[in-house]
Amino acid sequence: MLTSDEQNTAQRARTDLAKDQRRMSLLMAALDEFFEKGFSAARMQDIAKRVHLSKGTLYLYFDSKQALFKALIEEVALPTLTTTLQQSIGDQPAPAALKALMQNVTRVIRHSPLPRIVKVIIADGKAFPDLVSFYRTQVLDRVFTLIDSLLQKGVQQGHWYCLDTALSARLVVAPILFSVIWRMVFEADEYGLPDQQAKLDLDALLQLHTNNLLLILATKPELGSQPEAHHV
Amino acid sequence: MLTSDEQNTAQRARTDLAKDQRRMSLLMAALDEFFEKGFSAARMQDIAKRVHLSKGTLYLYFDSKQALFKALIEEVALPTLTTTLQQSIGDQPAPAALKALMQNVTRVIRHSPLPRIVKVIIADGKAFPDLVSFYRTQVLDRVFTLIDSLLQKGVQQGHWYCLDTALSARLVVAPILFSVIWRMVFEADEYGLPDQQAKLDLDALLQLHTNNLLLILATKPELGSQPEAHHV
DNA sequence: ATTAAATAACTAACCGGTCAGTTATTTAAA
DNA sequence: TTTAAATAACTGACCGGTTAGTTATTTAAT
Repeated sequence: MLTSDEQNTAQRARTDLAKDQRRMSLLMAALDEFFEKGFSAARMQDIAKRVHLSKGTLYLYFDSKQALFKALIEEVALPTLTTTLQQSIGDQPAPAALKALMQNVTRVIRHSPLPRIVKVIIADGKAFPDLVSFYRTQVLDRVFTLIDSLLQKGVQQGHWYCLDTALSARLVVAPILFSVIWRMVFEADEYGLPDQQAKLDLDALLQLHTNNLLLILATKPELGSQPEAHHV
Repeated sequence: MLTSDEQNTAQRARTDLAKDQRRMSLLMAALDEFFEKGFSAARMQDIAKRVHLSKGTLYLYFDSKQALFKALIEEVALPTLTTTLQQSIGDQPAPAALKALMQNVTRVIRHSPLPRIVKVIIADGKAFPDLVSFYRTQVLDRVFTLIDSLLQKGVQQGHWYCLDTALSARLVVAPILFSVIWRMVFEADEYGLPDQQAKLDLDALLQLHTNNLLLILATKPELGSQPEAHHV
């Protein structure tokens, strides 16, 4: 009467590999639920159901709901970023490296779990101040440092002018965050495309951003050129 | 034995004015709680407690928790934005208008409830798709339209070059959203300033952003100047 | 004294976490 | 090769705490 699909106990994960895979699948299920409902409203039972397991089994792999949140940052966000950063350090000239970086970014935005994790951290980070600190130092600061170095390299190579590379790195990142937020808030409404109006052309936006950056960086700043006084 | 502060039933709001004020104070309390804990984890009792009222009284002013969320957008976010936009349409020349707009923005970021509402919408909007739509059309689209118009005006006045004003409007907004998110996530940890490292210099960032924009817009684009092919 | 604003006790539903029991899988002995 | 004992992955009913929403009662204000 029961086919293997319908039976009410799942196939077991016996080997260490199978357990690691199961743990990871539960983590991705948790990410989906946290992303859709928020940490507090997400139900442990629903997370387990997503991978056809019971709530009890979920507790064999994670001690608590909080442990899921922590593992998401330490075991998904951090490794994903590390991989991405490694792919983004070549020894090309700085302008080419910037373009390549932006190409990488669009891929990460479209195909990695990082944007959803970013949304979850923004949404529910207040309940986990230690993890937010960890995320800032181990994820964000490494991104800023990479871009800062790239800008400095461009200046040293004589391609660019940049008076404040640390601040400029923030401006490099800003449209990336904008795109991420926009997609996560307005475009990720489970599989009916949202409003037609709400669509954001990711490629065009980041292309324009990149061109703008290259233009700004290539321009020698005229010191004291602002007509108004400013307080720096 | 009881001073008027300590008595266990609050002063009554009898006039329409007093009721409106009480309603608004409850809304701001709800915003504080939603911002700190998220919609789901925020407790109705805590919202009421913030303004020294009981949960029952809160239900005299709002039908449900969801009604609080809705009212936040319709009765706080929308009016705040409308006021801000009205202050931002002068008939100065476009470059001056852009600078003035950015000045307004820093004030709104620092002193209005909008940044906290933005965070709440990002965090919990998925539970209120209709309100998110409303917010996008009635708040965001009006911001984009204003900037778009400003850019077009600058082009018409001969100050600027801009091939895609709609897309560029997004890039004008991006660092503003970046600042808002950064402050809401990393700097708003109730009254112990957070990590010293986490501090973002809002004025410097938006100043640099504004200067970059003015430079880009003042530069005549060389058509077909990109060495690589691109798909626009 | 009358009115209605405010209260607090109450209800019912929900959910994180637990654990006694079930069963798929392995493995040692026949 | 067969078998059944041992193992541990998995299950889901249950418990206790929590909280949105309701209502009977109290009380401030006129």
